[in-house]
Amino acid sequence: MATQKSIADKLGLSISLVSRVLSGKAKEIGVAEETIKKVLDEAKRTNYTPNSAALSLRGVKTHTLGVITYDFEDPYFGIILGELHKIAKQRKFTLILAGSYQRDEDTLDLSAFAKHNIEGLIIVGSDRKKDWYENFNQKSIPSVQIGFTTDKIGANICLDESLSANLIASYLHKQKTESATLFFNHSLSHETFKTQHIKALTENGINILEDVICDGSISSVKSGIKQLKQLPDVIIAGDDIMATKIIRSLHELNIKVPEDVKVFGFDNISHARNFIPSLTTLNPPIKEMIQTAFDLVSSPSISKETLRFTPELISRESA
Amino acid sequence: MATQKSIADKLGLSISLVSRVLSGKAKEIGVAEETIKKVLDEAKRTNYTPNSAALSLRGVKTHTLGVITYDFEDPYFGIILGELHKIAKQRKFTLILAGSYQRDEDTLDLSAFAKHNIEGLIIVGSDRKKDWYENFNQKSIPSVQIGFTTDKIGANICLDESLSANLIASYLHKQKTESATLFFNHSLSHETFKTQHIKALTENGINILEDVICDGSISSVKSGIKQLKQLPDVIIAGDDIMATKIIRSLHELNIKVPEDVKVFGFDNISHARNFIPSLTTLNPPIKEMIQTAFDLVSSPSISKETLRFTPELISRESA
DNA sequence: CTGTTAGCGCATTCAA
DNA sequence: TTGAATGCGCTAACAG
Repeated sequence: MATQKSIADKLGLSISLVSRVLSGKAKEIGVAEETIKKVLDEAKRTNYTPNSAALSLRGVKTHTLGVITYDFEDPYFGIILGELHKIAKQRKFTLILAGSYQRDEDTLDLSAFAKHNIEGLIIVGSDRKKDWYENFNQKSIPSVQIGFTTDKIGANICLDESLSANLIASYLHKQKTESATLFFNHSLSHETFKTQHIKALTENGINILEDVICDGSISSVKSGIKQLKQLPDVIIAGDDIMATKIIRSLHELNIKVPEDVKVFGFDNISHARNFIPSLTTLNPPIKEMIQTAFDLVSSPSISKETLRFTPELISRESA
Repeated sequence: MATQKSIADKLGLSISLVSRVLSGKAKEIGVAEETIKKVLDEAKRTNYTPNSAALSLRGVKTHTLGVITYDFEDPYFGIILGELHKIAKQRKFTLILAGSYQRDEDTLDLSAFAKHNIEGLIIVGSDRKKDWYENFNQKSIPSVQIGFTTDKIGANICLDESLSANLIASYLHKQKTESATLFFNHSLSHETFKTQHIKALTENGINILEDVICDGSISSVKSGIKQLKQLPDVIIAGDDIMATKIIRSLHELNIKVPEDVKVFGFDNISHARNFIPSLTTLNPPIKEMIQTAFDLVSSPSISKETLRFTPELISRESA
């Protein structure tokens, strides 16, 4: 591997001179044009890459961001990661899968942070209180969470929950919908939205028949459907995947969507358009959200603000 | 931050002694029990974490693996990453998103490799010839690819394509299927399987009516369906997502699945069970594959073998 | 059983 | 305009 020393030796110069040239401080300090050129040429010829271990040991910025997530199976995770990676590449950042805090464990492995000198943290997904907050907070690393949280440790990017609920409620209102049933799970994002849905639906004169809580499994959804006392005009699901399972359960019980019941989703997963019936849902401006998240976390002076984004209603067959 | 020096100073010991204890070589060398305890206690108290920049500068193993992918939108990507991360955590490895080689660019950003001293590379997804091979190969880093490739640079984990095709063909044969139409795209994995499908179907006396090539878009699938000269007994799709789009297109044309045509998928995406009709497909043993991949890439003596796994046929409604 | 020293690759201060 | 020396945190060879 080419090092500054190998270049210096070859050219009969001192290491410090080579260092100045290579770190771009040559002009500023006043190095001879010719010397600069020699060093640069030799560096190129030998394929010199600065050793980041040495840099980071010296306290130079590592341009490394940590990504942690709650749920690798989130249908959006791949897309979010792809977007993050695209921006990271442009800006010469490296992304590290710094850890995850799974449902069952409540811990986060922070060793990767220390190990690679992470400069910022991007949290993908919604969550509640973070037990690892304390450890983490010791090293004041800027962070952004993409999703809802009850325990903000840095900046926060999320959807405007009130606006989202209003979008849906007024859409349903225009369709002369009179009654609704809610299907949500216990996740924070579901609960956040549910509160807003109840408010918005009520304001739009839509009667909430029932409020079903179920985990995401198809069996739990199906039994939720079976136990319905009355079929509403519309079922509002916490997300598209749940909507999908609801429609599937209804199908198995021979209830037609949207003829007998309408179903409203949330997320606009890639699949939503091809489902039968295609899903009416809310489409979050993912790219803008990610872009903003990256800007926030990589900016030198990060604020702890919460930025809310507005989704777009996609009207399709299911509602 | 706690360093060995800070511990040594506090305890009035030498740095090297602290180093020996902390790197677990104390016993071996013969350090006083009491000293060991003192150091360990102080390390714990001050939350000591070894600085990896320093370690890697000294040439100590970094326990860092790079992950690159072809396609972040692959529905399996999140799951694969989750599995990889779980194993990595157990074994104290760190995962870096080392780069991606997108369809449009044909390049790989290798700076992350150099930057973090990556010890192994995991390639997620199928691909063809790698143009970055040459750069990469200079530093002989062990690598594993999970997926098909024409240009093996290390170990290779994939499905047994011949066996998979036979599984499907004999299943269809038992159902008295007589004719089939193929829907595949230009990706390597599709093409690999298609060849095997043609062979296996023919051997099972199933007549291949047409062989449609289309990119994944719903419009291209739909126009492919419209242009069909004749409706076969079964349509075999390159993957579940394509199967989904095929069924959707058939639905829009008022053709019933499986009554009028059967549709066979591939992958068993999480969605397959809830689709209407639920997808009959092949389920790859993802966890075992990932586990094996990790074992291979993190083992000191990696072989360049290709390991083939057998999927399981999941019979549901669509075929 | 423990301490001293050197050096990994680099940026920087001080000196020339 | 250039070079020598220092130190970031750590391990290992060598010396007590």
